[in-house]
Amino acid sequence: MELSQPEIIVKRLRILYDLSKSRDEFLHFNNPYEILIATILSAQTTDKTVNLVTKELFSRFPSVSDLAKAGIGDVERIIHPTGFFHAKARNIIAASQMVVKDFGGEVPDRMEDLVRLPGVGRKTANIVLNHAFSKIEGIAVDTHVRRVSMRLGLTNQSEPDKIESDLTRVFSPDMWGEINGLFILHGRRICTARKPACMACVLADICRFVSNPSD
DNA sequence: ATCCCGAGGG
DNA sequence: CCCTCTGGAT
Repeated sequence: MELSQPEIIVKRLRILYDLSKSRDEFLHFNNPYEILIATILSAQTTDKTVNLVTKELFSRFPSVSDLAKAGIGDVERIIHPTGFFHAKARNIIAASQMVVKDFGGEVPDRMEDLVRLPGVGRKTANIVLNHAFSKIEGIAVDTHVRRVSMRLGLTNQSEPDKIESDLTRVFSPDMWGEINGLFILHGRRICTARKPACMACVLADICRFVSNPSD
């Protein structure tokens, strides 16, 4: 039977990248509280740094109610290596307080509630939904997903929200959960912003960027 | 120098 | 659309 272009893309990237190994750095955070906080901290830093600081953070503040009562200075010192520590410390404490007050101490499992938490945007909310609740409600669009999608011609938009709606139209819902991880890995290893390795790319034959490098 | 599995604000 | 927030890795 004939595969559609999006199916071909997913199929080939799946063979190339083992998501069960590389995607779930947050798999060892087993409750929604830890997943939420670790995901907020992961903005603009590496998972190694997040793993380093969360070790101390979660042993000092084991539950969301502990973090809700934490002092800003203690939290800032612990998470300092992740960068943006002032905003992140403020956000994770305020988010914890909001979870305690507005959600009875349970991290919410709906997109519209999650994005109201300070420090939580669509991207973070999507990851929390995925990892903490196994709910797929869309495709998290970051700079990698955006660049790869545009080069492949899966969207002509540049705003993340519009790209997401294009992608959710193009890919069937059972593929949504893996698009983010697959495209991020591909975007970092092959389809890089500068000097993409098109000659080593398994999608080169169906990618319009190869013949029209314009981005 | 440049980039990171962003969010919030103007 | 733009800018700012920040440290660490390469």
